[in-house]
Amino acid sequence: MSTSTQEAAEQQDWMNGGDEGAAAVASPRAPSSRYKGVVPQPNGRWGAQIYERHARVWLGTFADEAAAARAYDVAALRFRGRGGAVNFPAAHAAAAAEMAFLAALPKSEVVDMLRKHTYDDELRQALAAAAAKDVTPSDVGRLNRLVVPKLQAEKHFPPLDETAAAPVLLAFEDDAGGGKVWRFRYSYWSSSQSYVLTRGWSRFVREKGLNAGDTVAFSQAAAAAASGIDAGEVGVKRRMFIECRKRKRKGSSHSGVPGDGCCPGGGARVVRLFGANIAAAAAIGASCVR
DNA sequence: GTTTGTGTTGAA
DNA sequence: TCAACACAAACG
Repeated sequence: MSTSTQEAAEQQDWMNGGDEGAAAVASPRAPSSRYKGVVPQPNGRWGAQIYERHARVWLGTFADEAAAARAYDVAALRFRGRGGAVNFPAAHAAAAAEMAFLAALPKSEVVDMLRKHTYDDELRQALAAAAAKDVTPSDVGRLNRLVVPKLQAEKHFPPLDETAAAPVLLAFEDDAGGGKVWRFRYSYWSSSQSYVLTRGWSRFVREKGLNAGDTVAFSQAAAAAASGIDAGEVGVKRRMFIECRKRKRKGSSHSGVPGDGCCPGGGARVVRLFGANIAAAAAIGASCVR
C-alpha cells in the first residue's frame, strides 16, 4: 500500500518530537503513546491492543510507535468497520479493496498477521498485480475498448467460452471512488484474436482522465467466501482489481483532465478498483468453476 | 536474560 | 472502553 503523505508527515512528526522534545524535562517515565491502542513496553518498544467485548485483544509489539498505531488501525477496521476511530484516517479512507481483503478474513487471522508482522505482505500479495498494460492511444481513443494482452488475459482473467452467446460482464468497485461500481464487457475478438474490455470502457477512460502511456494494472485477490459485491448473478466470484497509474509527465504539470483532480505535482495517481466478476450467463459460470 | 503479553486496576 | 502498571509466562 502506498503511504499517504499525511501519514508520512505524522511519522516524521513523532520522530522529531519523540525524544528531542525541547525540555524533555528528564521525564524518565515511559511516555504514553499519542496513538490510540498503543501502549509503551518496558524495553522501549510499543504494544498494540484493541478491546472487544470487555476483553483485550493483543496485537503484538513493534519497534515503531507508528507501526503499532497502524496495527491498531487494521484491527479497528476489521473489528469495527469504517466507523471506528483510527490513527491514520487518510491512509484507510479510500481503501475499499483493503476493506474487502479484511472482510474475507476471520478476525483471528487478521490478529495473527498483525502479531507476526505479516499483514503488509499478505495485503500486498493479495492485491499484487497479475497483469499490466501501458495503454495505447487506441485504448483511450474512440474505439471504446481496451486490448488485454493475450497471455495476461488467459492467465488471469476468467476463461471465455466462445460458444456462449451471453456476454461476460465484469463488475468493479472503484476503490477510490466511494464504492462506485464500474462494469465492463469482456470478450474475445476473433477477427483480431484479441481479448478486450468493451462496453463501459470509454466511460471509465473519460472519467478517470486516462491517457496513452498510463498504466492499467489488473490484480486478483485470493478468492474467499465473499458476501461482498455481487449483483446476484451466477458465476464464480473472483476478487479482482484494476489499477491505473498516470504516466509521469515532464514539464506541463497538468494534462487538462477535467473533473477528477489528477495528482498535483505529477506523481503517480492511483485508481484502484475492486470487483467481483459476474458472468451473465450460467454457461460462463459453469466454465469458470472448472 | 530478555521480551511478550496477561492480570489487574482505575479513569473516562 | 481504554491505558497504566506490575510481573509471570514465554522465548532463545
